[in-house]
Amino acid sequence: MATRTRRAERREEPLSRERIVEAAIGILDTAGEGGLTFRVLAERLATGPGAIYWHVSGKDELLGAATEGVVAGIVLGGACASATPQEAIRALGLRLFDAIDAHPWIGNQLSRSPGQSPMLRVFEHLGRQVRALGVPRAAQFTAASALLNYILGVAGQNAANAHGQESERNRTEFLDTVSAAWANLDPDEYAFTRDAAEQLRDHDDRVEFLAGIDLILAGIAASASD
Amino acid sequence: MATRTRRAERREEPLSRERIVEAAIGILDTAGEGGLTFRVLAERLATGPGAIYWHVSGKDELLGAATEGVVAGIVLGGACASATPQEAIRALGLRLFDAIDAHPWIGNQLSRSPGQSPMLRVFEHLGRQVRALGVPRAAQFTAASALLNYILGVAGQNAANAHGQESERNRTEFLDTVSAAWANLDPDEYAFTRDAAEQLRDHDDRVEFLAGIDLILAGIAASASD
DNA sequence: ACATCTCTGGAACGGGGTTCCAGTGTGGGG
DNA sequence: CCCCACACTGGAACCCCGTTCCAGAGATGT
Repeated sequence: MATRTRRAERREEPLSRERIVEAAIGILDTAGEGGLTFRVLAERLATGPGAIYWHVSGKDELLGAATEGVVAGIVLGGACASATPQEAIRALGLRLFDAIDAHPWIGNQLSRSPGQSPMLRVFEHLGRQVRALGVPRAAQFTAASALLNYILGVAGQNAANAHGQESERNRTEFLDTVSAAWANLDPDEYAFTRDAAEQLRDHDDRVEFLAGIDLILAGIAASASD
Repeated sequence: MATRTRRAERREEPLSRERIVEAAIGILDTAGEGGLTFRVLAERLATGPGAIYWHVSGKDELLGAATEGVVAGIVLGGACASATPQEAIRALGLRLFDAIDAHPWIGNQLSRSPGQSPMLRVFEHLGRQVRALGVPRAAQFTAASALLNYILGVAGQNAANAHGQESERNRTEFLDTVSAAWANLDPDEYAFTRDAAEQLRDHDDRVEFLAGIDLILAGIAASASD
């Protein structure tokens, strides 16, 4: 009996791939991409680095599994068949956007794994909606790719921007700084950017992101009617 | 006189920020992102790591300068005023695409520096053409951002894909492999992706990239006419 | 009881960015 | 003419990283 109990509790909770990935996500969320270290991870799990390698082949796989874990839930999240394809695409985009906002490290990670599972899920979902839009078969790949690439681009930018700021305060402060810098650029060389400085200060990332999606959707619709 | 000569030739060519960045670009192009090391760089310049730090503050600045060095020439490259705005945007996109194809490390680097100079140049150029398209002022920021984010997305993907392959052979081989993997996906869960496998195998990245640009341009035109 | 197998965790290795510092030659001031 | 301050060099060292190694603990099958 003592044996039985011990067996389940050789450690309070035995190490497992699941627990490791979970802890890794926690560290990534609080300490960022650079904060995830096998030593930090080992300390949080009250073990040594070597033990982790019994369950996980290396850091790449760990990051992949963490990304997978977060993205999987997001794509599956909204399967309401009642919406129009446009609405479904916008909804998926927003869920991804919010997820990247909450876990900025995903932004860089998504781009890193080309044919990997998380991106494939997104691609599949986008493709289905594109098909539902009535896009001719030959153009479906192009349309879905364009949407995916746009989303990945925004994801990367968000990840890059999230380096210094967590709070809402820091964010507006950051925007003010960049906006001011833009406004002071050379009037000849950067005429447009200077002019866009005020729009930068007042913009809402989410709204802007959706507007980009809508632009591509409008383009798909326009191309289809040719 | 001997002094004069010596002074200019204390080393055959004295160390300088310029020479360092140039060497870094060379290493990045041949050995990839992971191949650039202060020790390798020092060896190529026939010096020690410490000397490099006298001219450059750290690796981030070095990567930034390298990116700047490559991108600056590209944006300035095509200032033919005769073209339509659409053609100018497509031309800039293509120049960027080809540059990223030649220096894949740029793809990851561009996203990393948000308000930095290289990206600003691209943004400015895009913005001017958007303005020339007659897009209303309030929508110019959105349109230029959408184009930029799409380009950055493609850039990141290209950088990620370039990891294993240099030659043309490897590329088609790679596409065949991924295409085959897609074709073997679960028919229920990945219906669209399975179907897109053949379009993936036959596609041309450049053409596909341009098609995405055109989609966004069409969307901009459609939105403007509302 | 023993041998075996899964799983652990600490030590150690190679290599990265960065810092330190003793030295070098050069140009300017006594 | 000398000598000193100074820009610049480059090798050694520091600390942290991912990863590997291994001695061993606990459970299991015979």
